[in-house]
Amino acid sequence: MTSETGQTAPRPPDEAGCDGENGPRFAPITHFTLYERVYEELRKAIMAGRFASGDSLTIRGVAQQFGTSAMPVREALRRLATEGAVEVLANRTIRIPLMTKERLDELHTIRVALESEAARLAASRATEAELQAIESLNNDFIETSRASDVGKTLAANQRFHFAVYAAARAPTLLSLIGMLWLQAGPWLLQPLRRSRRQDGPRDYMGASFAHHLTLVQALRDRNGERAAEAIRSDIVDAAKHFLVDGEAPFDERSGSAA
Amino acid sequence: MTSETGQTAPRPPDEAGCDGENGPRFAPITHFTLYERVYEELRKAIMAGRFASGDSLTIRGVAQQFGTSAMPVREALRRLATEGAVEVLANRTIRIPLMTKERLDELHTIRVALESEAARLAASRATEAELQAIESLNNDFIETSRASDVGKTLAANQRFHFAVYAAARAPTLLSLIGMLWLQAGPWLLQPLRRSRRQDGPRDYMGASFAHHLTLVQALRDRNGERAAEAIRSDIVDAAKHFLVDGEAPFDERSGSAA
DNA sequence: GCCTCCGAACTGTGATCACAGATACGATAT
DNA sequence: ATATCGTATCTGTGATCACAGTTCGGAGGC
Repeated sequence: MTSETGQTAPRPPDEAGCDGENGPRFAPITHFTLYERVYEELRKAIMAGRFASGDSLTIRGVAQQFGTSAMPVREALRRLATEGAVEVLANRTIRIPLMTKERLDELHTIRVALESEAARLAASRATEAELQAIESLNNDFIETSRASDVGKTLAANQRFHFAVYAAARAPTLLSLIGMLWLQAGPWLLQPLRRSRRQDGPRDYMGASFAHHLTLVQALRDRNGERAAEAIRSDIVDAAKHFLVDGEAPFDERSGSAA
Repeated sequence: MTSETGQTAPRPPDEAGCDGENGPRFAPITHFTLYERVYEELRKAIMAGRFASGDSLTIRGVAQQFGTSAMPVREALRRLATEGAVEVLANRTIRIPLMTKERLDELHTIRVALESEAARLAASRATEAELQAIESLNNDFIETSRASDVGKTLAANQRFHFAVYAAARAPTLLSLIGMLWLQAGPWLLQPLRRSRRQDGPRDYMGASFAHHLTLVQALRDRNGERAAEAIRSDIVDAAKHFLVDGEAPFDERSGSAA
């Protein structure tokens, strides 16, 4: 829960060299606890769709894989449980929650409410540098859609969206949206995969491209209402392509983590 | 994270008595882990406004007060940190977050987005029994407003609101709203206290009563749009009465927990 | 008086262990 | 073949301890 500015290497010595009170300069070192590192690895695996609904994890199994004791894994899983990304059953099993149509609908309703608000705020608050980064990330998304690796497309879409929401400069809102994506985000893999097959939806990527472009232009125009509407449409259109009735969200099972 | 249906006493024996295979009947026993019980105690204390912004807690201090080891307290605090109710600083202090005007505005924006959606859903999903309970809780709220104990008014307001949101039958939405109330809810104590003083806002309680009544009637009429608007107005009007500029949200300091 | 240093105490974090509950499997009885 | 029981194993939970980082107070130097 500390800041996540990353770990930077010491800068090279100044040209003046190590002289007197102007000695070598070192950048601050940001330290992450084991708990934070375990949490981040699990979060990334969930977001990348490496777990399937119903997959179970055990504290000792994950700890063994990471080469840590159980404690940091417990704390990371407690946080993920609070975020709804994993659930602890009455028989004490820890698993990725099963998905139902009702739950997915609820998640999309909440996402529309929060992410459209974030887009509205981003339209007035994004800096020029942030707008350029958002545009660049959208180009990445379009580029990855031409290749065969759906995992890369999923990640590029996530990066694009979160760049927009980060530009809203609303930390609590961003945190809540992150929780929602932990629950619903991996499900984007399913229509992505099907759009790469002959029997998949043909208008899926095209609709997504259009909404993203509308969003980017709305941000450029500082038009919050149009930005919010673009996000709403993106979410609603994507949600039409989710199949929940007994069909697993991922074509290949990742297996249990332990 | 197990269900919280509470612990029920065994029912009295049937009139048939203990005969053969129809022996005495026992209700299921719901067991709570220590972590869950510690979490619930801390959550209730926060919601009741017993902590002030900036109050710090220590794991060992809280554990000593509860007579437990540090483990369940750690897990409870980890959950509360994920929910934004406490924060862990870089120097490892655990404290109730400081409040700023920007953060309070953000919380209210999010609350409007989510709670109005919950009210809209409740208007179509609440059962007759739930509507009656909501009305009864609103009467409780009005009754407590006539007494001098603002803590009771705060609690009654919370019970009323959460009965409405629970009737939406949207578990993820309810969980997110709970997190928001953990952060912003205690702040309702401030205008409540000031409304009991001669220099306090005179229209504060009156506006709240009116919005609650509008909400209840809208739920009765199954009018989601009007229900959402009543919640929105309730939140927005209450937010006008919050003072953040250096003024602590609570007139008396609760002190540190450890 | 101010600054610096050192030691003690406090604190969160991670490791380890014990305990109790849940599950799976094999053996036995019907 | 099915049901029951006992045992071993696994698992989350809670307790305890050690470690490393942080803070605070006192002593000494300038």
